[in-house]
Amino acid sequence: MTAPAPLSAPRAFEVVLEWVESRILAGQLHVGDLLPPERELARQLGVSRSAVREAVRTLAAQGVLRSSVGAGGAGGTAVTAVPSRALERFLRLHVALANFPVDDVIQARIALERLSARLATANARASDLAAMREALAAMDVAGIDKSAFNDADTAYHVAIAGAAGNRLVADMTVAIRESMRLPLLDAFRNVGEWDDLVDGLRAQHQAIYRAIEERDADRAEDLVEEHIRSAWHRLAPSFDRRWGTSEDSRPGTQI
Amino acid sequence: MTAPAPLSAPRAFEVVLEWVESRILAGQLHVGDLLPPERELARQLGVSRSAVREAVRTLAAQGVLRSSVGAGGAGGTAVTAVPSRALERFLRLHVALANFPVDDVIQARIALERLSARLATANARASDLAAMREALAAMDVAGIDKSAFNDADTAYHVAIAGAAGNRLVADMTVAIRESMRLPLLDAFRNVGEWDDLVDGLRAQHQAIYRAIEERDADRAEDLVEEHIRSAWHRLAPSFDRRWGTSEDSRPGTQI
DNA sequence: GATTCATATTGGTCAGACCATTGTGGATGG
DNA sequence: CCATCCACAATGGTCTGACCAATATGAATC
Repeated sequence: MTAPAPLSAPRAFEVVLEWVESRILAGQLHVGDLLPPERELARQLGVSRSAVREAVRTLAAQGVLRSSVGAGGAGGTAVTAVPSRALERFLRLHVALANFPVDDVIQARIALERLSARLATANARASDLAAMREALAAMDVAGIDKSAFNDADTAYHVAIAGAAGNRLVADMTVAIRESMRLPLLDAFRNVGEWDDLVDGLRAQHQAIYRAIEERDADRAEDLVEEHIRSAWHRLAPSFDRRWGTSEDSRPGTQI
Repeated sequence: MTAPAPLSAPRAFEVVLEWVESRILAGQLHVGDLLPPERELARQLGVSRSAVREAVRTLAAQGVLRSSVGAGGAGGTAVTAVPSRALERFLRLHVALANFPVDDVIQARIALERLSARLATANARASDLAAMREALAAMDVAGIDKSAFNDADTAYHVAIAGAAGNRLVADMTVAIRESMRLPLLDAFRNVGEWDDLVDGLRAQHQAIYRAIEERDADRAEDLVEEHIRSAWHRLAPSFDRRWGTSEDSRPGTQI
């Protein structure tokens, strides 16, 4: 009856996780820094190499570590910074699991893209505007393929998010848009009156661009919201039930 | 010169990842479903058990899988749904890596909590309001400990997010608030005029609660924004530079 | 001095073993 | 017949040790 006995002994890979995380949170590990070799770290922490590898996989899944083989500085496991991929996979999977009803995602997207649009009117540089025009031009091609249009559409929204200059909002926007790329393409394929729809989207995109170019924040954010809402209303009926549209949402959650 | 030769052979654990992900995205795997035992899955896919385990760790890091030992239905690896933990770790690490400047995070938080407040006025149930009142009461204790106040503060904002009924927004809000719990506690400890500050926060919280209770969406979201902004202005000077406050933000990105 | 090649380093993978936890069903005893 | 207990099997967690593949480095060669 000496010690209360630890209720749950930390698992081996969690020891490694803790080692890396605490160093990152304490500012001792920065982007670009190399971790010790797996064998060495395993020896240091008194765990097996498999435990180290599982911890590394966990952090790599968060976009925090990146491993590459080979000797010298190019090889090894390093601290990295690619949050968007990780966020995208995260959203894609949880949306598919109906953890996040599509309606909820659209609502979040509106809030984020409103902010993006507002910030973009303040922060957009010439190069940002050029990227937006490029995406607009790509969508303007007559008789454009649905898939190509979808890609350019994504690129346009991503360009706005990038122009906003807020990395978190930009990454979240990218992740949301990318996580819905396939479902949206699916809806594009099934929707009727494609030509009519695409003309409307083009006009809305152009209007948003003008608002940003003219630095009219209020107009820009309202146009963005209106754009997302109307597109969603148009596409929702063609949206495959597979993607989990509002089954059990609360009464007021509709968009 | 037959095949273009795969530029990068899929790694073993990616085969497993693909196997699980495609089944989730195709709707063949739902929350609660059990995966085959690791040994069995390894055999099926022709990879080693370690490869399976690394893939499982990757998906567990996203909050998509959960493993537990033991025989029967209780043991095994199952599809799960705990996105908030995963999001929280994700944000905490990337904020610490200065991938996401704190100013950016605050801005995103404002956008999300504005939405939460608006939705809460429409969707809050009696039990949600009770949870909010409970957090308010916890913050009202005279001479309250800074750490306890911080916890109750978090609980209050989380309660609003929960009342909104949008799971994605709620999880993002929780993740953002939780990821800043330690830095905020740090700032609390260093800030001067604590009593004055905490009185102001209490009053703002109460005002937000009344707006939600009275179902005044516009007032609620404006009060929330004002609350977060003023708290941040108050705390920013005491914020440890370690947490990466706006070093290289664009000119217009200040809050 | 440039090129080539052996070598060391490092992550990626695998096989096989043992442990700890947990449910199950059969044996045991009332 | 029922309740209790226990051996056993299933499953994830961990470890060891080995080999492969990619990559940088430096020595040997031209």
